[in-house]
Amino acid sequence: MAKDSNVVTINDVAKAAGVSKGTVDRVIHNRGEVSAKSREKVLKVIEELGYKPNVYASMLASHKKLTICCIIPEYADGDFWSLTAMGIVEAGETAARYGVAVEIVTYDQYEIESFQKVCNDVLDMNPSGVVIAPIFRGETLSFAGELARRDIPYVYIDSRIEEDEEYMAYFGMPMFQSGYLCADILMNDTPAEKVYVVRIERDKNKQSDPTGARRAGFMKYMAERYPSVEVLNVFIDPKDLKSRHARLDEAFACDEGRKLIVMFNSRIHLVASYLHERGVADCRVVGFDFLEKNIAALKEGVVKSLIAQHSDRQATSAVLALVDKFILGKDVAKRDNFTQLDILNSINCDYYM
Amino acid sequence: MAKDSNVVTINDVAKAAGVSKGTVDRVIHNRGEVSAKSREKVLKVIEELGYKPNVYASMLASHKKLTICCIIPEYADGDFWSLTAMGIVEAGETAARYGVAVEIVTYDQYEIESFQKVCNDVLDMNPSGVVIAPIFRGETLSFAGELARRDIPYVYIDSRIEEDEEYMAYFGMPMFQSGYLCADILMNDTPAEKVYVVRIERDKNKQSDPTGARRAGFMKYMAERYPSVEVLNVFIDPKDLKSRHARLDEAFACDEGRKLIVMFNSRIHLVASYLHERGVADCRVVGFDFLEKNIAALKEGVVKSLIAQHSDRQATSAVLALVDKFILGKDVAKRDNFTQLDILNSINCDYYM
DNA sequence: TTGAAAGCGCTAACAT
DNA sequence: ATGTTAGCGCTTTCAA
Repeated sequence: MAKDSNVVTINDVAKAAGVSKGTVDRVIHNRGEVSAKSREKVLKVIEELGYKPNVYASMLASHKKLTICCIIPEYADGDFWSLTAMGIVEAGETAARYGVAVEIVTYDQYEIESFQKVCNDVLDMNPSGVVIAPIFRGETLSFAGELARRDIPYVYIDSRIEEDEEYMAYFGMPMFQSGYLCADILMNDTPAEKVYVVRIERDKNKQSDPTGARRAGFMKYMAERYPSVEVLNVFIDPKDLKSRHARLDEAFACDEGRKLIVMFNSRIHLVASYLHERGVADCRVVGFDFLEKNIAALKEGVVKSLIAQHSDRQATSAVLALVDKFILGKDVAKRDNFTQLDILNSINCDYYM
Repeated sequence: MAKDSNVVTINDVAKAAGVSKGTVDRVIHNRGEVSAKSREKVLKVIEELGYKPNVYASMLASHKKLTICCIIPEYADGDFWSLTAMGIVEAGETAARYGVAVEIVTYDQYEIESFQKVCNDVLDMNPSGVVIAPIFRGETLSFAGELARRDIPYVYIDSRIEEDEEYMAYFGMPMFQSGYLCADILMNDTPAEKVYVVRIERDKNKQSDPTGARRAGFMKYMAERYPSVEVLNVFIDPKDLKSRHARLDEAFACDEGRKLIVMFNSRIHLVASYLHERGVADCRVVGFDFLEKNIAALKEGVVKSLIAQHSDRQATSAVLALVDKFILGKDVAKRDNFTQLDILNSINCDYYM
């Protein structure tokens, strides 16, 4: 078969520049050991001929072993981070085609030491790139600093550390806006006296407050449009059913009317199961995230709406951004990437995944 | 460099099966000329060793020239089909990495002859695969038949022809369900006397009725939950502003109350501009699709909600499904793929793209 | 029906 | 500092 006439190869470049393939390869990859003269000549010829390296040949010849480490909180089937993990696995399949290995390492989001350990482990692996879902601000910051020092590109998913300037990209949800939207859906153009914000006890100490921005967005909306509506916080313990129900009983004790309830993390199903058990019918409940239990509550009618994000896609995009950079030398189009805010109800939730 | 220990190559397979590389290659690609005996043995070994062809080597050695043709209706900037086109271009960039060329050809969705011509043109190009957004049932069917005859795989986007059994895959919206959802959003748990369904005049003759299923979903919801609410059809001409406004004036003439209005195609902005011009404030308007003009109306507050679909992603997925098939011999996971139903309002629409 | 062998374009080790 | 060369894993003639 006649080879494609108009495809410029490294050989063509070498010939035109009057040097050998080896030299051309050296200048392409900045491998030094090249005289300024040759270098310039080669560069000029590449430009003139419009030479584009053949990715296939390159990958075939160089047995590069690229690895991307993804650091995310531990997860169980069906919870929030498992979706992220799915997205990583998905991207891993694509990455594998390019000879890039993708690994997931998890840490305990309630134990700062666990995170530190994982960071060290990852550094020992000397990965080509890192994807990180941060929980601990300070620790993440110093880990990121070390990555930058070693020239290992890293991408944030889910949230990012504001002070960091070195990250390659970020894929996440617009948190503030999601809270704002949440309020809009909860209120539904209908008058009310008060709304209940159910929160996790740990939020009270400031160790970490992953949904702070979301709450702020919610409060902004309320202040703007329903300044007279009272916002009541109810703190519950996600791990203790008894105390949880007691707290909720207490909160709703002297409230006879229609109850508006939200929760800013992914645990609205806890409230749903309470309402279900107590047989409370007259309420409007809005929560976040596409978890099995949440969807069940949605279909059952206990939860009216869920605001969701494709955190799987965030993860996929993050990994693939890294792959693109390594394999094709392509930089991300946008550094900060906000995923859409999906509104789910009992009618459209079946088509979400 | 020690070669990667655990990577199975075609040589390993050949050796283990006691045949040559050539034979292995022949069975992999069903190129015939192989005795049943060899064939089976090779297949068994491939299975046992878990052999996966190396895409890079394959692409490098075979100077395949693959082309995918995408047939969609003509489009202008900002209208419905331009989104689809964007998705195709996007996928084209990825496809290019695999040496697959992607082309868009357009037809006039109001001229059946135009479609026929395009089909013939595409057949002349002898593409490796085809993506098609069908409008004309009969013509599409016979075109699809011809593709099948020539063993050219094709993928439907947006909608598909029910009678066709040969298509490789389909990526589109669950139309019926989208109408059902639309009704839910329009009614918003609030009583009403009647709703207005604004339709395009051409729908009246049965040439084509792209949103028929959607309308059916809408009517189902109404029948189920609001049987006493009257559904009024208003037919307008999208190309004639004067008659359009006249029709709407007429329809709303003796209606003093809050008006509920929907439109099942992407043209709700026509209604919005009417309402804007007439200064009609007390209404609830729901429409479909992420067009610039619709978004403008959404932000302005004239339209309350839009139900959208990522038709760009549908197109991207369709093209990539074909690429996967060609390059990796990978079949689509699901033949029929329904994209999610996105609910857009003034708060979350900024984060949609 | 099969095997042998010549590349595809590039990388990297080895010479010079 | 630069040229030479042996592959990478697969496809595709060409012989046998």
